[in-house]
Amino acid sequence: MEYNFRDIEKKWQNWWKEKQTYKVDNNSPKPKYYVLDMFPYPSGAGLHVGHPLGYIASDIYARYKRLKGFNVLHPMGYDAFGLPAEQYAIEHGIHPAISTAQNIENFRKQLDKIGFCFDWSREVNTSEPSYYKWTQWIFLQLFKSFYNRTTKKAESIESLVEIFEKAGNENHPVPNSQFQLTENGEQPAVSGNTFTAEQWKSFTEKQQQDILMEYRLAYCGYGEVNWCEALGTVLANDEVVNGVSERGGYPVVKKKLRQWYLRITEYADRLLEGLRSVHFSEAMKEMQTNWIGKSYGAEIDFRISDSEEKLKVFTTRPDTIFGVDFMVIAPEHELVSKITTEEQKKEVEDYLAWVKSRSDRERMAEKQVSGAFTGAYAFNPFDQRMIPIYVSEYVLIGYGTGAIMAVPCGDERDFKFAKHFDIPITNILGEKFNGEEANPTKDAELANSNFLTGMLMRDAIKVVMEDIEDLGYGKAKVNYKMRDAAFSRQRYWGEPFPIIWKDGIAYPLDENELPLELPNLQNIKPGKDGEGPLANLKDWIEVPASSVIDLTPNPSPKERGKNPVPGYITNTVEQWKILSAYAKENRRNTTEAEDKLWQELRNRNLNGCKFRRQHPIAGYIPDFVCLEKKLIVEIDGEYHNEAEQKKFDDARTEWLKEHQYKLIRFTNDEVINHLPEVLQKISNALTAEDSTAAAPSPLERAGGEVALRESSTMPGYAGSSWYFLRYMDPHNDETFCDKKASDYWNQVDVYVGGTEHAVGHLLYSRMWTKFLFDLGLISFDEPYKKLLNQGMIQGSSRFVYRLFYNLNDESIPKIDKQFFFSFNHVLKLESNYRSAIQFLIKNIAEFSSFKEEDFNAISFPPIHVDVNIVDGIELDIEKFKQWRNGEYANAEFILEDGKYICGVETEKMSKSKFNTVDPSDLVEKYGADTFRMYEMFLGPVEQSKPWDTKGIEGVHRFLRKLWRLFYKEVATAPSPSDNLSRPFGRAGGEVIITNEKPTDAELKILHKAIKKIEEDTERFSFNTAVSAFMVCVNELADIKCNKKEILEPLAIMLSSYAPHIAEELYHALGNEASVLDAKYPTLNSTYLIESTKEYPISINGKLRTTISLPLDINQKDAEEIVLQNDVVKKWLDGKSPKKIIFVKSKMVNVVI
RNA sequence: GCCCAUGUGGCGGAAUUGGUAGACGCGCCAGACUCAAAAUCUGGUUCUCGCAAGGGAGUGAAGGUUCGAUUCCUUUCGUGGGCACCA
Repeated sequence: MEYNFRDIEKKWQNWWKEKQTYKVDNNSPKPKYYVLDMFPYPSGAGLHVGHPLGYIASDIYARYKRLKGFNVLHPMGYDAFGLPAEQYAIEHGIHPAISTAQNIENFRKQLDKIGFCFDWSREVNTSEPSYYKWTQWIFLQLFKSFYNRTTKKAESIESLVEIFEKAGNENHPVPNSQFQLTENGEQPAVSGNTFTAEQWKSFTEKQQQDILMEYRLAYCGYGEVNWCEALGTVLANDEVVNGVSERGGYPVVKKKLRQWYLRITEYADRLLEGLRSVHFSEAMKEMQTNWIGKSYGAEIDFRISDSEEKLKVFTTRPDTIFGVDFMVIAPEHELVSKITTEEQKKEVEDYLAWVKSRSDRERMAEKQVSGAFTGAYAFNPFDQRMIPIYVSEYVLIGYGTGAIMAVPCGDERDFKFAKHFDIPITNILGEKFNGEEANPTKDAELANSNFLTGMLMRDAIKVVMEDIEDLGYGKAKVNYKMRDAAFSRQRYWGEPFPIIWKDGIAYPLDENELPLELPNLQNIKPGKDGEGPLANLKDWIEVPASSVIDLTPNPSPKERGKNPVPGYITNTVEQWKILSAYAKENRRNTTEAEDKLWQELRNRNLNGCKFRRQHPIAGYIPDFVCLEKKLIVEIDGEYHNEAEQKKFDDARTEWLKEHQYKLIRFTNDEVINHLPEVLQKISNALTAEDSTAAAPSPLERAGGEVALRESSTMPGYAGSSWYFLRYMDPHNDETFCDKKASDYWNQVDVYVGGTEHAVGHLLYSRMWTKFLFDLGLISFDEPYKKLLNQGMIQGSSRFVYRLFYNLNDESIPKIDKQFFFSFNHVLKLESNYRSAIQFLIKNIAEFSSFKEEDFNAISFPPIHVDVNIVDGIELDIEKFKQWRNGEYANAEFILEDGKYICGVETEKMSKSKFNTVDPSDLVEKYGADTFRMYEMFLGPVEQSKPWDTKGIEGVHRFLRKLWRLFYKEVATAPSPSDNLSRPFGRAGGEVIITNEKPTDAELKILHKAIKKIEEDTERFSFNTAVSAFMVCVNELADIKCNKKEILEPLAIMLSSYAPHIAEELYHALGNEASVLDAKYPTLNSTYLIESTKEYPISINGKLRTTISLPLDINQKDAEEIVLQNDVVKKWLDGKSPKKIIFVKSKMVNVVI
C-alpha cells in the first residue's frame, strides 16, 4: 500500500476533532504543563512558512509532554487589534472588525491544515468585548493603584490617600521628580513637591487628583510624538523618513500631546530581579537588562552664570569631576531658552530648528558632531572653574536629567565634540591619555584633580560621592534608562479607555459598566487637535457629567471597614473580590424560585436581553440584572423581612434610582406559581425602558453639563499583556481568570516566539503579571518560566533581468518585446558595456540591424519574480508568461544551456518581494507531516535562516521509507511532483508487521533512537531529532526489520513530529486508542552498552589511526597497545614519546 | 554610533562539557531496474597532491592559551537583526 498522506491526514484530523482529542480540562490528576505560542496578529497577507516554525516547535513539545504523562495546555488565539486593520479600513472602506474576522477565518484554515494540537475551545480574540472587558478592568486596577516603594508592591490609591491624610507624602515622594504641583498653573503649591497632611487636606479636589495622578500606575501625562499636521495624525518612528511622513512626504514635527502611561519604571528593579528566576537566553536577559539600564551615579547641581537656575546633571563617573571641560544639554531642555545669551541666540535658535526637523532615527544613526554654544557658563562646584554650556542632539532629554558634564579625555563622544569645537581638553588620566582618543578606564590614577590627584578612579568615585552629598552639591542616585510606557494611541482600532474626563479630572468608569464597547465608526479619520478618531463620535464621546462616579467618596473610617456599602462603588480590588466570592457563593446556593426564573431569563431567552445572575453591582448583588436595559429583578426570600435588611434595601434602591436603574420585585410564590405573569411583567419593563429612548437624552437630563470620554485607545500590547491568563479560563464572565484556574496552570512552562518582542511585549506582560500578583489575583509574579526564541525565516528572492536600453536617435522605435537575460549572461554583460551591445547585435535577430554607436545606455535591471514559479534557480518559463495576468506573455528569453537561471538574494519574507511561500501549498503537495518535519529539519529553531523548499523531498522520502517498514511496497506509489488529484487506489496494500522477538541489534537501534530523540526534543534541538529518526529508519530498513516491538515505540515517538502518519501506523499495529494517549517509550540503556571502543589515536594532536580497545582498559595497558601499533611506530621512528595523553572512552594522543 | 546574534563542503546544517570536523538531508556523479521517464535501490561526493599506498591544507582573517581549539581569550573583517546616541 502506498503512503497516501492526503487521505490519512484528512481522516485523522476529522477523527481527532470528533473525539475532541485536544480538549484540555482544568481538572486532572496529571501534572500540568503549559506550552504557549505568541499569538499572531491576523494580517491580511495570511500565513507564510515563517509563521508556523514556532507553532510546530511548540506543538511537538506539547505532544511530547502529553506522551510523557502531563496534562498539557496548548492554546491559540489572535492579537486582533492593531494599526494595519485600521489602515486597510481607511484605504478600502472595510471596517476593521470585518477584515479582522475574515483574516482570522483565513488564518484558521491555514493553521488547521498543519495538524496542530491546539485546544480551540479556549481561543481568545483581543478585539472581542468579552475579552477586552478584562483588559479594561485590569487597566482600571492599574489606574486605582500606586507603587508603594516601602512595601515594594502595588497598593490601592485609597491606601495612599489614607497615608496622605495622616502624614502627607513625606515617606512617599512623587515618583517623577520633574513634577510640580502648581497653583493656577503658576506658582508651586508646595515647595519641593512635599506636603503635610494638613496641606493635603487643604488642596482642592483637582489638586488632590493631580497629585494622585502622579502616583497612579496607569496615569495621564504629556509626551512628545511625531505630529504630522497635513495628515492630522500622530506617526510612528517607522513612518517618518528624513523628517517627513513616509506617506505623502508631509512635514513632521515634535508635538506634546496628552498621553496615558504605565508606570513600568516603578517595577524596574523587580523586572531585573525576576530575570534571575527565569530561563531566558542570556542574550534575551542582556537585552532586557540593557533596556532597563540601571546605573548608579550622582546627580550634581551646577551653578550657572547670570542665572538663578541650577544645571542638574546625572553622571556615573563623579570621579572625573575635575576633567569636566564643557556641559551639554539636550535641545529640548527647558534651560536652553533661559540661559542662552543674546549674542548666541541666533546660532542656538538655528540649531534648534535644524534639530526639530530631524527624526529620532536620524539622530540615532548620526556620526557627525553638531551643536551650538549657549554663551552661558556653569561653575564646577569644587573649584569654581567656568565651564561653557553647549546644546547638542547627542544628549537626550529622556535620559537622566537631559544634561551631561562632558569629560573629553574619558568619553569618546565628548572627545569628538571637544575636537570639533576646539575646546581645550584637561587631562586627568596622566599617561593613560594619549591625546589621540578618549580612554574610558576606571583604573587610572587621577591627575590634575585637585584633592583627588593620585587616587585610583575606582576608589575616587565613592570619595567624591560622599563629598557631593556632604557639601550639598547633589546626591547619589540610581538612574534607569527605561522610561514609562506610553499606553495610549490616537487611533480607532483598539480598546477604549474606561475613563471619563470632567473638569480636567479623569474619572474611571464603574466596573459594572465594562466592557466599554468600541463604538462602530464607519468613516475612520483623525479627530481634531491630534485626538483619536473616536473624538468625532459626538454621541459616544459626550456623556452627562452626572454619570461620573465619585472618585473620593471619603467615607468615614468606620464606614470604610464595612462591606458592602450601599450606594458605593466597588473601588478597590479587595471589595470587588469579596463581592465576587459572595456572588459565586450565592449562585451555588440558589432557591427554587431563582432557578426557575433563571431558566427563563438565561441565554437571552427573554426579548433577546442579556441577564446576569448574582452579578455584583453598586456594592451589592442583585438576583438578576440586565445591564443594557438597566433592569434589576429581585425575588424576595424570607430573610428580607428583617428591619435592618429593609433599611439596606432602601439605601440601595435610592442609589439605583439615581443611576436610572429600574427594580422589580417578585415573591417566591409569584415566580413558582405564576411564572407567565412574572415574565410578562419583566418583558413589559424591558420594553418600557425602550420607550424612554424618545424621552430626553441622558445629556439633556443632565441639564447639558457634559463630560467627555477618553478618545484615545489602548496600544497593541494591552491585550497581549495578559492573554496567557485568559487561556486558563477563557469563558469566565465574572473575572479575568479564576484564581483556581491560574493556581492550577500557574506559569507558562515554555513560551515560544520571536526575539522582536524582547523589550516590548515581554517586559509589559512581565510587569502586568507582577502587578496582578501584588493585588493577590494570581500567585506567581513571572509569567514565563522558559522562553524559546524562534529565528526568523527569511525569504529567498528570485530575480529575472530585463533588458533596458536607450538609443541615441530617439525617433527610432524601440523593439516591442521584452528580453530577459539569464543570470550568468547578466553577470558577464553588466560589467562590460561594449560587449553587451555586441552581444545584442550578434545574438538577437531584432537587433541585427543596429550599430554599436546607436546605443547610449544599456542595463539589465533585476525584477522580483515569484519564487513559486522558479524551480530552484531555474525559471519555469511557461508559468512566468502566465504570471501577473500575462504581463510578460510576449517575453523573449536569452538562455544559458537551454535554461533561464534566476538571480538569488536573501531578504525579509514579504508579499511585495514575491518570496513568500504558502504553507498550505506545501501541505497540499507533500502533506502536513512532511511539512512539519521539514520546517524542523531546516536548522535550529532559534536560528534565522532563509527558506528553501528544495530539501523537502528528502523528508518526504524518509516518511515513505518508514511507511515501507509497515506496508508492502506497490509499484504505483504517487510522487509529490504529481500534484494532481488522481484517484488513489488501496489495492495490493498489505501490512507486513511481524510479532517476532527483536534481536539485540534491533533493540540497540531502537534504544539509540529513544535516547537521542528524547534528549534532543527535551532541549528543543528538533533538527537533530529529525535526523535521528532518519538514521533509525535507515538502519531498520537496512536490516529489513518489520517487528512490532521495534516499530510501535518508534511510531509513538514520531507522533509528536508527524502526528497523522504516526496515528495511522499506530492503528495499523492493531491499536484502537489514539497514539496521542500512548506512553512514551522508556529507554533501556542496557541495550546500548558496548564493551569496546574504536579509539582515535593522534600523534601530536593529529589523527593518524584508530585502535579498538576495551572500554574498561586502564592507561598503562592502553599505552602498551598503542605503542605496538604499526602506524604509531612509524611516526615514532624509533624514538620514545614525550608524553601520552589518555582520556578514557575519548581518545589517545601521543606527543613526540 | 551603540547593543545582540552570527560566520563550518556546491547548499541547509551536525559535532551537547576543549577530545575522530563535515552526522542527517539536498544537490551532484556513477550504476541497477525501465522501451523511456518518474519512483525506488546501490555506491561515491571538503579541497588538494598522488595510479595507489599515503601525504598536505582546512570551521571568515590574524594572533594567543593547550598534549589537543569549530568550541576558550585578544584583535579584526563580513553578514543579519534591534535601538530610546543611555553619559
